[in-house]
Amino acid sequence: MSRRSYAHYCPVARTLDVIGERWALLIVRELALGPRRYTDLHADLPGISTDVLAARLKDMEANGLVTRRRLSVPVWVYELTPRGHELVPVLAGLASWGSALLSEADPTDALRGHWFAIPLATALRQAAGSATGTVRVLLDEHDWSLRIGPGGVTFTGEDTEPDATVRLDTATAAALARGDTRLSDAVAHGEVTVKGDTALSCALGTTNSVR
Amino acid sequence: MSRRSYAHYCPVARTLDVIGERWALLIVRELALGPRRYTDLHADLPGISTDVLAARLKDMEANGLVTRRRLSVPVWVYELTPRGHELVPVLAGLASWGSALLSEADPTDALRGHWFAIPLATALRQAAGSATGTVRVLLDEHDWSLRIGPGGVTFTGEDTEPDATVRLDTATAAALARGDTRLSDAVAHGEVTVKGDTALSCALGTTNSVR
DNA sequence: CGGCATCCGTGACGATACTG
DNA sequence: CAGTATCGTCACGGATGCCG
Repeated sequence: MSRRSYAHYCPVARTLDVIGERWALLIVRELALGPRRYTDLHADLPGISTDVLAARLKDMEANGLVTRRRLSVPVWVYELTPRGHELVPVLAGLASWGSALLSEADPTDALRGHWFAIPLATALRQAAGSATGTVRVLLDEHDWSLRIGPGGVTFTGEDTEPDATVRLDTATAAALARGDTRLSDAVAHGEVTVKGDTALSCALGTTNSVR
Repeated sequence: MSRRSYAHYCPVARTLDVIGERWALLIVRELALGPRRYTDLHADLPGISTDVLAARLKDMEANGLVTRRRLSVPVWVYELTPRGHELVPVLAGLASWGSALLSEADPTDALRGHWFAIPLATALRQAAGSATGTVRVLLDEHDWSLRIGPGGVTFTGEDTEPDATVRLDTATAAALARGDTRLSDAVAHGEVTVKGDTALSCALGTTNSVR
């Protein structure tokens, strides 16, 4: 908890005591796709200072959101705990609300493809309908994997052969996040390419309107 | 937007640019139930300083989250715009995540009954099943009204006779928010009283397990 | 070189006093 | 009642240094 707590007996205020400080939720965003090293976090959180990143990670570890794990002898990674992972739906809600703000693109803005992983997961979840399975996303030079289940979406490692592979660029991802484009329309226009021969890839790759 | 923007082309970061500053989301919490005066806001946001409250309201007005309206000649009220109201589901997500943190009750914590309106609405929505209608909530000395629709819950004024009236205390509300108690069990134990003779009041007042 | 800790300038915040 | 003014404090951002 922040040293400066709201001291309100209120579930919203309690949450903000834990993840309301600057950068905290963006660190969750970075870790949502899987474990990351300190340097990777620093590289993908442009603008954060080194001490604030270190302090946040310590706070979040103390609050049970993050664990520090040793990958090899010199390599430590940070990853979300299950409790921390439960914040991903919250991020999805924030992303959904904020997608409308993406129209104003500032040339000074930083940009990483995986920042669209969460809103893209929401769009893929809708487009999949009742189909389930794993999806590999290729967005510009970034890539990640996710599993579409009946209840929701989880990000996975890239261990297995995906049921569907989706390739797109950042502009298309932003349009999908904003809801300006439906996935089916983007596929029809060739802005999104779906590969695979499973029920899931068919569901994502057809022009059927899902909602 | 805060003068200190993240400058990330990312829907989450864009949202935090707008509502990530201290107190902003708690102001939304206060306005979720309806229009409020400056003094009321200040009274129900213990710990906020007058200048920060004024500054946030100005920012939120500039960002289209809040409007200032003249009720009578000397009385101004602040209320959420439709865009601001779209943040209520986000608050519900934050409240759901943070309900587990309410077990640690600090005696120095401030407390207002209506701080449980959002998690309580979530619980009522689940308990209602397919029933719809208006509910009047009486929590200690606080009270408010909400409409349970098929898609979600909205807070309303107290204009009409409610389909159901629900009376409970803060401790019960906290238990319901945490998920420690189901509404049906709380009704069975007499911790929640449901009045009315509609389908909705029956759905809320029976001991049927809904999930 | 990755992973921080230290120092310092700036801005956001909190408390109180004051004003139309 | 509804804020504005003032000021001390703290969090943040940037740069640099230390240490394995």
